[in-house]
Amino acid sequence: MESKYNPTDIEARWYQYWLDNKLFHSEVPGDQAQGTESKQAPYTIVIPPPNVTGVLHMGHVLNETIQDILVRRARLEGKNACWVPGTDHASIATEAKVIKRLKEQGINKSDLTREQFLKHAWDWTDEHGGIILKQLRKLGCSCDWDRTAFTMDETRSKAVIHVFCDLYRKGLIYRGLRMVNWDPERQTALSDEEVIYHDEHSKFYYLRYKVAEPGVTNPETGADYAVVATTRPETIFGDIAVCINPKEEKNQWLRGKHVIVPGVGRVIPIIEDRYVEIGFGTGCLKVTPAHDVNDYALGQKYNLRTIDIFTPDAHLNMDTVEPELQPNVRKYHGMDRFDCRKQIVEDLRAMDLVEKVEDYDNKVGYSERTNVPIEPRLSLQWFVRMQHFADIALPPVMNDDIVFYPAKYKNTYRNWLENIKDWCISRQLWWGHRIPAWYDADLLAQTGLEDYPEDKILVCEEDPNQMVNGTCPNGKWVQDEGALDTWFSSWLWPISLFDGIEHPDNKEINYYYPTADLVTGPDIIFFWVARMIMAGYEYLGKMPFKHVYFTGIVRDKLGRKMSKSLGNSPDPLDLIERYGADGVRMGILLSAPAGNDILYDDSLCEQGRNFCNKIWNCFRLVKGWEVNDQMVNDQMVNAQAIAWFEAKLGETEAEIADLFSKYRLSEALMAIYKLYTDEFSGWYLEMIKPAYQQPIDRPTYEATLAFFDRLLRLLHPFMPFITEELWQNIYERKAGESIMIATEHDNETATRRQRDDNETVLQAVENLKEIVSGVRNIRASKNIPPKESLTLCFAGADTYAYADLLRKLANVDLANDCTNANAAKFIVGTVEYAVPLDKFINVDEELKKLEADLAHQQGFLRGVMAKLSNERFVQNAKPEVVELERKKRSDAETRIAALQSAIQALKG
RNA sequence: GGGCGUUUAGCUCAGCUGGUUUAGAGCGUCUGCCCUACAAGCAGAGGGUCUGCGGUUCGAAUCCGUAAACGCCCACCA
Repeated sequence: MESKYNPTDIEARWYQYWLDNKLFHSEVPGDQAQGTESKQAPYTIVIPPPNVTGVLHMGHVLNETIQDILVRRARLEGKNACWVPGTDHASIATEAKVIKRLKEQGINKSDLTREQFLKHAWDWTDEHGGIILKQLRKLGCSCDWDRTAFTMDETRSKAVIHVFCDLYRKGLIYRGLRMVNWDPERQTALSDEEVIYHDEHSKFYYLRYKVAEPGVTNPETGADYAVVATTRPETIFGDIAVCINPKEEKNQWLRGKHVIVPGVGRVIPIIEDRYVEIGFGTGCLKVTPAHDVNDYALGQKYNLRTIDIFTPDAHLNMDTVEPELQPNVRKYHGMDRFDCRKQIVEDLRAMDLVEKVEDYDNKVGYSERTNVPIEPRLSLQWFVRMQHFADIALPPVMNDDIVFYPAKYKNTYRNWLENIKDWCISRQLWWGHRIPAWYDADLLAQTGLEDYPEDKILVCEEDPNQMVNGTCPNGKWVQDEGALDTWFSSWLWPISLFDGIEHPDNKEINYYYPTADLVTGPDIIFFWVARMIMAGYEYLGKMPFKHVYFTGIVRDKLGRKMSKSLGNSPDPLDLIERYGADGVRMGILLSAPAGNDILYDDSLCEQGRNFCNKIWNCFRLVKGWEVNDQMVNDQMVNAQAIAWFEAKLGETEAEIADLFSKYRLSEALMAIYKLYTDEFSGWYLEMIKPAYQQPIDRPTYEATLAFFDRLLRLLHPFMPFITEELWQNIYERKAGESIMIATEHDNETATRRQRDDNETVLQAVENLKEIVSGVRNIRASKNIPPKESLTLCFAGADTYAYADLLRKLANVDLANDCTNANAAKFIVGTVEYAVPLDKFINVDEELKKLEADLAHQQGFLRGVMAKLSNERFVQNAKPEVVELERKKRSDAETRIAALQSAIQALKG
């Protein structure tokens, strides 16, 4: 065996072995297992489906590693673990990629029919789709690949269409003309959740709106105009009124008047509404109902017309402006909205219609996907009524039927549900599930889409033109052009993966649902988590999962989000190549407590790799020993070591179980890490290690292999590859055996029974370790090599239970009394230990050390005495606390006395 | 503008309902070691008035109040 662990071949080999032996595969227990007690408990996780054309990034590594740990742990606990993988069609993101590729080939989307475009999209999906799933295998993910699903495959698509029709019939889906968030780049509506607001330094433009009535002037300034402040001067072409607050003193002179939109010439009325905030800006608000949500509301209230001045890609469309005003505005036709903003301000300035321009900080909404400023736009869209869903989804989280880790996200969740708005689910895209709504072709031709009567819309699962005895009164039906929001399929994921929408009582859904844990980022708590809970209760009357583990965001070590543009995101496959999958898994997990952002640094993977190497070498050491069946010497030492490590291992196993139950995975891994490096490797193996080229006795060897077996199983969920490799080599294994399913917990009950004994053993060995450290400390400070034997004197040395271990570990002889005054001394517990060192001792140094220790002890004693001499403490504190303080006092007094006599002796 | 969270060693974090020998871990730092399992290692050491202030209590990193800094989420002041 090499002295360094080399992961590459080993990982590939075992992953293939696991696949060959179908160890990731899960099935509903067969009918032969009818008896309830033989029915294996399920443990289910559904993967948050990555974008079908995506590639693995560090966020995935974190997320999928956590899921794999949970799944592998459950499998080792004997559960029927099922981790369902799949991908998401990600309509807007994928469509953008396809369009970009077509463009590179010189093809415009607008030149293609829907069918042609979809052909290209499917080609792309088949070509690049699932790359990310292949990458997950490199990480060691134990997904049941036989179940791989896609949000647009047949089962999932049917579920989506079914749910749309069902909700429409229940009155929970409606079509309406609303102000929506419009993405001018992709030319589609977005939901509120897909808009991200950024702070911006922009300008506040104060524009002059001349009063139409001649002779009317501002009584204070004499000006014949009203001043309107706006951040968006390019929208003045759509101005339809100016609104003032009826209570605002300074604008009273404008009541009932009209003003002229600057540079446009439209005469518009002054209207009055309390919505306008007194004291903000000039108190005059321009009302542009087609391009602002609030203005739209005002427009509705006062029955104002809307003038939509933008094309779908947010260029100026002057055709909508009145014919008589065309000469004034024609030059802006076809301009980009931001170019127009500059131009109109310049032009108005030239006409002396700009009062002033101020700096102004505001928030601008951007499209999450295309990163262009969204445009509020009036359009006909489909919506889900959300109040009903909020009502069914709030209670289970608030009363912890579904538990969030960390719990703080309960607040976020509640806040959103209590202020829920309807969900815009239609998108003007082709890649996605097409909305199953049909319009009568003849009627549509007469009315147009906007005025098409609501009650003549046909919503049904199948194409009405194909139906044999369809409900179509006559002629042809035309399908709605829109597709559905991707999340409208994602919210069904835990159900549709088991075909639970169309067949809600099937064997699989009944067995696997509700799933156990959901692992995801808090950024999609509204997009996905909340909506899955809604769908779960609506369609199965049950929660979709019992626990939600929110991961943090992976950042670089400077705390910056990882992004392509910063180039600070390492390629996970490259990391796996350099550190091994196990090393990367450990690296990403180490400082990732639930909900905390993780500051990623390569050095963490390095620590993971080093740990692998450590384990590898422990194994090398043990397997390198020659075993002697006749040997019985060293029994005392080894028996004590085994008893101690047995206790230590049992203690840590319990600790790990507790940490898992709290989803504190990084702490669990750290506990295992310390168990291996400190306790097992640093102490246990040193205790039992035979002298150079000496054999080891059979019982000790077997006990050590058994420990190794348990240690590997404990670590396996975190580091699957190296643990499988070593586990396979501890003993002869049969074909098809694997650590993945090594569920036996041999010594656990025995360990539990002896808990009290264990406590004694653990404490005794901790004491032993401190004595050994004391001696090593003296060696280090005096430059005495470990090979040189020393004498250690302390009271009761001749009856000390761990004398042999102490001799072996510290390389010392023991004596009861120290006759040599020149000795280095230290205290463990209340016992004084002395190492005679006449040729090395430096009296001044020793004195200094002892006096520092004495001062510390005396300070400590003062603190204890302060408490004990306080009557109120003795009266009020719990008796055991007082008792403890008394013990502290007597211990401290003993130590002080010992130190003082040691100092005396040195000075002596 | 609301709401939530964080602030403990150089870095990243534990420390749950106040009392466990006057605060712990990993990494990093410093010192000494290539001692045949491992230098991707071993042994040892140093390092914190627990963000400030005030309060409750016999006792506060821990509970309450307050200030500051940072972070996140939500919200239609043009």
